[in-house]
Amino acid sequence: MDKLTATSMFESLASGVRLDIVRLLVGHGREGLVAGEIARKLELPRSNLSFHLKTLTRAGLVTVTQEGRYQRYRADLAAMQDLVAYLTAHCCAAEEGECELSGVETSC
Amino acid sequence: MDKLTATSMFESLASGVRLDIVRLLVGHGREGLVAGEIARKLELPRSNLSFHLKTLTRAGLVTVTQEGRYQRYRADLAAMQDLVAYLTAHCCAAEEGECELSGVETSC
DNA sequence: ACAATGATTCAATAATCGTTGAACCATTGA
DNA sequence: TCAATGGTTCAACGATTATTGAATCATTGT
Repeated sequence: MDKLTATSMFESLASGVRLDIVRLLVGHGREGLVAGEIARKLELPRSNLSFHLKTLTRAGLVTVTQEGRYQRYRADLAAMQDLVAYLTAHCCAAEEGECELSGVETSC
Repeated sequence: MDKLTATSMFESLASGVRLDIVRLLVGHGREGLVAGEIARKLELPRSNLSFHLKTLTRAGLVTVTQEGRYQRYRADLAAMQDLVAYLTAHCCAAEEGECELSGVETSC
């Protein structure tokens, strides 16, 4: 993970609307949701949702696959893991064996 | 963790400069760094660093304590854990027992 | 081919964010 | 008390981002 990727991912999560979208998708696992379902659940205008989904897709936090005239979106959990690992890399460089992050995959 | 807190944390991490600051602080654990050391290592103008440190502090990602005329900053790892937990909450609502997030503390 | 449905793109506006140097405040030490 | 050092605040500019409806593209079903 390079810095540009990380910042664009964090930037994607820095919007309340996009955070809602990601969390909604996380809750729907491998099945994901098609755009129309997301728009209905979050009560968003189509064009606005499309804008945010594009942002999330470009950042690599969600994936999209075409199903006929529908676009199915899924959260990319592996990408989120990588992001957390990037953020907390070297978290125990100072004090070996005493990582304060429990349960999170780090470089420790 | 509420949505406003989460978005302001992600917004704080959405800047390359602030991401550098946080990762630098993570690497210095409980000891942390005083502002001047951060400015020297990242080669940042004082006023700019102060602006970014204020943003990070308000978001709750770093803490600050005064030491004489120095200001010592530390990464708040517990806050980062909470943030990750918020992001990935309900990650297995769809498929029980089959969480795709390994090693990350979630609601599973 | 054509109407209907799902979704994206576009242009324009309003609002927010990042950077900078100068000025200012706080603490230390002579 | 006064100079020196560490840090923050301020104002101003430029750049980026979010939102909206209308227009456009793609796919389905008759």
